[in-house]
Amino acid sequence: MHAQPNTSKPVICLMGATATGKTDLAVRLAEQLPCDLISVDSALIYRGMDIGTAKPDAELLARAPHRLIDIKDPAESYSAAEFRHDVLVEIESIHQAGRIPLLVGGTMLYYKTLLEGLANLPKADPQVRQRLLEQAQAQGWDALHQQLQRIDPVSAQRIHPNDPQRLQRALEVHALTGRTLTELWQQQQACALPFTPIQFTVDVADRKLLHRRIEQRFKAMIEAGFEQEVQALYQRGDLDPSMPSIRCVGYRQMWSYIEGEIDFDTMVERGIIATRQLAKRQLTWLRGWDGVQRIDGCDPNILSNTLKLVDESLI
RNA sequence: GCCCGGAUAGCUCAGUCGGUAGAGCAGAGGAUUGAAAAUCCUCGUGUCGGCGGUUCGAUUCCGUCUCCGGGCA
Repeated sequence: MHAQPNTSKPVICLMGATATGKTDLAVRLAEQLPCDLISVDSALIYRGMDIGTAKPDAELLARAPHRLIDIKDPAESYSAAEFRHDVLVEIESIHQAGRIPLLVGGTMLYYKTLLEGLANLPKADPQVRQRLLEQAQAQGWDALHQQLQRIDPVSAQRIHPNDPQRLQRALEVHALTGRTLTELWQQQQACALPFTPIQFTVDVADRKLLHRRIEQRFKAMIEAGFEQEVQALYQRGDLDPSMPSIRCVGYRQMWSYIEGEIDFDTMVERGIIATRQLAKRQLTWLRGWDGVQRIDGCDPNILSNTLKLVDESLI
């Protein structure tokens, strides 16, 4: 009764595609408002992955500390479910301190799980995944899709036979629980949000301009020593391209260059392409996003514009 | 200057034994429930380099010109 969270407490969410200037805006907002920052980014969680993830540098972090940055080693994996747990803890603690959480980042699935919740599903099980992977290598993913078709036709209908990740997950859930994904999703409770989200997206309306920014930023990363950063990860010897960390945009391509699979120019080109494609997927999420207010990322008055919108939303 | 290759989608190229053409990549749109910076789905009309000739019909064959490689001078 007494520890009931106040549902009216605000949480500001600053979303947007990569290279739109979210981080810069967030830091400036944090200097003007009683806000503490939480990163919503599946790559910034990794220690030692700074340049290629465009992680705010020491100077920016000193001005505005971010939570949920540098919480994992690159050999580890993380998940949307873990994020949901962690972010709720951080939000609560910031609210307890009488301040406003300011979430900033571009991992849209993380925002979605925070705002809409998750079904009660088992976490990833490396052994089951390994077993399914071996089965796929022996019989082909088609065989696994047919298996899913027998167990859970509704999911099989939804999951394309060429989508190994989701196929594997659906079968994993069944192997671990004896229940189908379809059943478990149906049991999902609509949970009341323990806060009031105030959502913004930073837009760069001109796609050409966004592409130019992405290219410039990737080249700046190279200048800043990105190759050495990945080289250091490579030298560890315990990382490989099947891991989420090394699959990150830019890291995957640099890894491939270090391995000698592609030349330098190809690495740069493909790194830029991968970043553009990431931005496009983020924009697809954002296009149909409910309840989001748009901020023009190219407006010189972006800070005061945003402060005004925040002000109006807090009333 | 001569000889040989090329010239086809934004890029790299395939192809049409003469009936106006298709892959990969890029790009665009979409999906997204414990890997999500991941994983996957859908979308390909372009003077087939220019001009002439042969032909019912030429991107395809022939001639010529231009440009780009490579070789010989």
